Amino acid sequence: MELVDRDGLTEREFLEQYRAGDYERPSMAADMVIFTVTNTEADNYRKLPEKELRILLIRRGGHPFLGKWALPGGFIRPDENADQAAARELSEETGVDDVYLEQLHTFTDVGRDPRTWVMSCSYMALIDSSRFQLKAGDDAEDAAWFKVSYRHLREQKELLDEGYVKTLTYELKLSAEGEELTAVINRTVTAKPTSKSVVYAIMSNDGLAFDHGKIIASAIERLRYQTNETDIALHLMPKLFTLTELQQVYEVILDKELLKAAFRRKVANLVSETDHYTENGGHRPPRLYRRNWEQA
Amino acid sequence: MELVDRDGLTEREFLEQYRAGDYERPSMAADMVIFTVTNTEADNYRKLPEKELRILLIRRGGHPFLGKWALPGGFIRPDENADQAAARELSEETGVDDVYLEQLHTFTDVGRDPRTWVMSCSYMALIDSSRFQLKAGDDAEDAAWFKVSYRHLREQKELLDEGYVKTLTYELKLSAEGEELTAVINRTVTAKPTSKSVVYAIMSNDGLAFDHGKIIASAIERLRYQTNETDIALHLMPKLFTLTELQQVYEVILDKELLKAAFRRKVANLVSETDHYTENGGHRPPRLYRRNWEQA
DNA sequence: TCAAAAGTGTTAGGAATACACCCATGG
DNA sequence: CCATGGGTGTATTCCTAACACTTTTGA
Repeated sequence: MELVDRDGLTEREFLEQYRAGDYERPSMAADMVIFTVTNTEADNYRKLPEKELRILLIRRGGHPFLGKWALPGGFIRPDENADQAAARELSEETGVDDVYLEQLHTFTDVGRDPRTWVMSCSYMALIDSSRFQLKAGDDAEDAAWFKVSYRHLREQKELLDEGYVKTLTYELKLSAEGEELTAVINRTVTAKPTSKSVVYAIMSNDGLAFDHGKIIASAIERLRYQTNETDIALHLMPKLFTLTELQQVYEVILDKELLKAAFRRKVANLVSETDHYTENGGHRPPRLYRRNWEQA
Repeated sequence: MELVDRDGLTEREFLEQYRAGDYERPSMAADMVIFTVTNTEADNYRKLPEKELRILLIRRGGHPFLGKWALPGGFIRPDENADQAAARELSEETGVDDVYLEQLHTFTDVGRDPRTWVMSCSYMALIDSSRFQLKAGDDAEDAAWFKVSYRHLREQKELLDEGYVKTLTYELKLSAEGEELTAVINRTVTAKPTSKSVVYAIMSNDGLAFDHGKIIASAIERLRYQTNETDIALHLMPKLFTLTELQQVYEVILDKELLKAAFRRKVANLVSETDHYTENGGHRPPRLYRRNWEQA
């Protein structure tokens, strides 16, 4: 027995006659914060290179925000979902497929794009830097990998009658050759007896397009959180790596020094030792490790 | 000095002449999993009522999925963001404002709505059941609060050459007066050397519309996670409550019995004692607590 | 008096923290 | 030999799981 609606139509008949209304619809973009970790060269015998956390930005060649830097991304097409759109954009920008991708948050504020109604479904991606060439801008467009610094500046908490308002202020600094972008971002938590909300606000912004400062901030917070709680940071490592390299990656993500012994115990279950070593010269050669798939 | 683009336009001039292209755009809905906790009546002297976790569903009155049950929600309007749309829908459905709302995930699979291209930005909401009338369907539409059961059925893990595939199978049961909906949902984690992805799939589904089984499953997982890690469950409590009631709420969310002493220590910082007590009859009267705003 | 629930103390084990120490290398 | 980094052991602190126990009430 087939159900019919109040017009006497079956579902099949309904779908055949269905025409989408012409009310206004938003454009949906998938924008990505692509993280990688690179080495600084600083090899004067007995000094190891340091690590830097970097993200890919693209200089806008047209209005709006002409000349400002924006996250890579693009509109989702009708024949793909958001994950596929993100993977496609990532492949187009960097030439790399099969990458760790995680959906973060969907940004929908009115007026976030001055042209028209555009929402952004944001993603973070993690790539081992050995998988691509650092010069991403092989076509005309101007792309660069910016070193990331995201630091807590101050905290302000106000107790209300019932509830509180807590504002954390962060400074986001992005730097590449000759370019230095700075933004100050507030993360405000408002708690009341029945509700609780978290709002990001851009207090100042020098050089970033749209609301991408918010997206980058939330991506960094997510990356830090996941690094502490999961094995996600291993996606930034090549097949074989030393534990000191892994620790440096953790440190540059978390912007915090870690104790060696404790770190090694923490990641012990995430990696397996191999029989290979590197020669670094001047020190005891470190053992190489790989990911361990048995656990978790 | 004003920047001009390759057509010689300033940003202001560009925006004035800008016309949105007529490529296809998706509709964007905000759909909500609204949780509350209710008491069963079972007061035969010396027995306290038990708690049940419930969500609001609405029976579809038209195609597609005529007669099936769907999450409350609606399309986002051009003059509001997704949070505001969710709050507006929530107020329309339940009459309650100022509620805990959290954005979850944006579902974008092709074909998830058979009519047209529709994405869903999903939210979870937590309401103390004393704040609304249980009969939400005061207008024509058919709404009901369904008791939630979400149980782990089995786990399957396959080790690959490099990586693994882990599938967790869950049974989602929703029950209201005379209605019993069941869905089986797989959560598959695929880990490879360079990537990792989590995919939800509906294996069977009896009575739920669209992909709402996935949305409900991810909301329950988020609620459980947040209950363990934060004070979020307090949004389900009235102003004054006993610690046993709070523990019952935790237990019904987590589907797990907790030890009293450990629970009390865990929530000690989240609540403050008051000088009020309830009389339950037959037992020692429990002290009433309220939220503590000093902490966290 | 007693069943049912409120509420507290005590112990054991595991994880993170902090520090101290030894090992290996090549210039 | 020694600076530099690789690598390990141990004591301390903290959190939580587990269990045992006491208190209070109204029929």
